Amino acid sequence: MNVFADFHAALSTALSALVAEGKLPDGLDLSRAVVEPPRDPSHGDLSTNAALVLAKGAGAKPRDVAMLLVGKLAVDPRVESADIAGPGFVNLRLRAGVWRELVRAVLNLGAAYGESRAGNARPVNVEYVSANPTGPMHVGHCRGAVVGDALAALLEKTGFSVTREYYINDAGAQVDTLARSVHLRYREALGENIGTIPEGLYPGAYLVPVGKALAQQHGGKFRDAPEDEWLATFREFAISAMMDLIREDLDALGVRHQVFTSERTNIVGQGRVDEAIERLKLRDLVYTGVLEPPKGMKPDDWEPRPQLLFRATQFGDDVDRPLRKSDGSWTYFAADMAYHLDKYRRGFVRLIDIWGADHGGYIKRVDAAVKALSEGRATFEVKLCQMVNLMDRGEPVKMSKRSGNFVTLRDVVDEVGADVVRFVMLTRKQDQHLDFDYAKVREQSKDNPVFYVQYAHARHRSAFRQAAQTFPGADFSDAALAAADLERIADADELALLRQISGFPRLLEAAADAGEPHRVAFWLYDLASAFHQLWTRGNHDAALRFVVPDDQDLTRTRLALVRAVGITVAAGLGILGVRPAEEMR
RNA sequence: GGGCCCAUAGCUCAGUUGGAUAGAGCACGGGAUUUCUAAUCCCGCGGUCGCAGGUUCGAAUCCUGCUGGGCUCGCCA
Repeated sequence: MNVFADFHAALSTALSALVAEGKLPDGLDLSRAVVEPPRDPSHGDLSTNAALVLAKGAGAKPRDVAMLLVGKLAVDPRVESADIAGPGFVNLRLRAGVWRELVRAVLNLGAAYGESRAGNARPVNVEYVSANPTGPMHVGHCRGAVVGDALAALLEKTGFSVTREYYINDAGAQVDTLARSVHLRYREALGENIGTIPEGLYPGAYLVPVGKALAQQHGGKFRDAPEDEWLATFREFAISAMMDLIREDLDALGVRHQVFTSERTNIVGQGRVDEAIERLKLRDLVYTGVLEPPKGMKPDDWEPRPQLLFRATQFGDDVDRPLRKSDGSWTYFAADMAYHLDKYRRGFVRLIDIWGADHGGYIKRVDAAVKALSEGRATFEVKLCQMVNLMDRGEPVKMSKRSGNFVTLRDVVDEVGADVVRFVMLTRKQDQHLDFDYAKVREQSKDNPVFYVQYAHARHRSAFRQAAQTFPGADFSDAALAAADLERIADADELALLRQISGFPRLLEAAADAGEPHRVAFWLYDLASAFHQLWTRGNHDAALRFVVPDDQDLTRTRLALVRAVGITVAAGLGILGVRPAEEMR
């Protein structure tokens, strides 16, 4: 149920009727018309700019077109009044019955409230996290993980067929470094004193158990062996151990990917890069050439050299991009290109990647690659996440990457809990810097949006606990509430709350469309605020309380409303991956 | 220097894809409690939407140019 969508359809019907009556010309386009709640509630429940949009094509004044539309809409049984305002807005006020029926709809839908088919089951691939398999996840990975996961849930809720995917960057030099670091830990496990870890190797203690496991498995046979005898074995083992670590970390945050694609085994090893490049060669999009130095900034060691290049400039990029390193192996980009082709071949026509802001300069070339390889049939979007500043009581938390002494994702999750981490990560638009303050996010007050929203949910439960005490044995199940007498929802604030709830499906579609899950968090804050307001009115005026001791029917009616709020809050939190609180004492 | 992102109240930020008088929270001032958990709520104060042009019925939102900040710039992933 989405009143805004319903009335967009009603506009369409009205327009057709007016065309049939010869009052408006055929072929007018309503796609730019929106039905939305007016900023100022005194203007009505719904507002549309349809007349303003249609006026030009109709060759009429906006207010005249508005008059025609009002004539049609005013006879709709749901409409109490329709009038024209300003330059030609049509404002509608709906009968209270529309809002009351919403309660029943929400109760019947339960957790499914807000779902829509806007996505039309189109297959979408959301790739996020994709942290390098060289160690546990650090706090910087949190945001991308949460944003990607929430976005995936949002797209699912709005009717897309979503796959959550992780790309394992296990083909480059860094996994060789990982293998060498592990070899050192292996020698250590065999009793050798390895001293300090040399510069250039990974120093973190998380590799100690990996070395031990290898020592147990292989004994001393690789202790003094040349590197080429053990490198591949150690690398495979280490990568797998690191991915186990990462999966555990993600699990602690409640993030689960359905597909893990390995650059080494699934892309490079399967010859996918060669295939992708062949595909481009057929269309003359690959050549050997010499790049110009970057404009206005020539690196010191610049020397012209011929390289295998992709004609990215034909697809909107600034320069053509190298595909092969001088040692003959593929560049990261070449493999990434093949990987995105692989996604397209698996049936995805909408590819979304969540990246850190430091990769912004990489967007154009991947976009060019997707355009070229899918021949324009797939869309590629990147959601860039800005940095998170870890703070405590307003002071930055010090981190030293060099010693391997960074704050891990696990540290943060263990400290404040996954629910808090997830919600806070979504309290800013993703392309804005975000401060994550340990002290602040644990604060239990309205200053902390996590608790404010959680408290609203807990309070709705509290009203039910109260009702159960007041009316022992009474049936306040969702089914019983759906049968309540909704006519008794009469207070203006109660109806206003319902209007707000009616905006949920519309909000989700807009957020999914924009790829901005943070909007859900902000919307929930506003809903919580409206609910707290109504609750407080009950504190001041006993007649407005949800539980009315001498009127069980009225209590049932009001609990139906309260339940609709609770269902909506829980549904919204569900998209963010946050568990709603039952009580907060 | 090239490219990308950002700039909204004293502070931290939203702004429904171009709509009507730009909104929250914090801070500051005042008020509500024998409570369905006051972990809450109400009132007030606070704005040249970085600057200058342009597009149109209408711009914080789109375009151009400035100013200031961040990220990035041929085989690191």
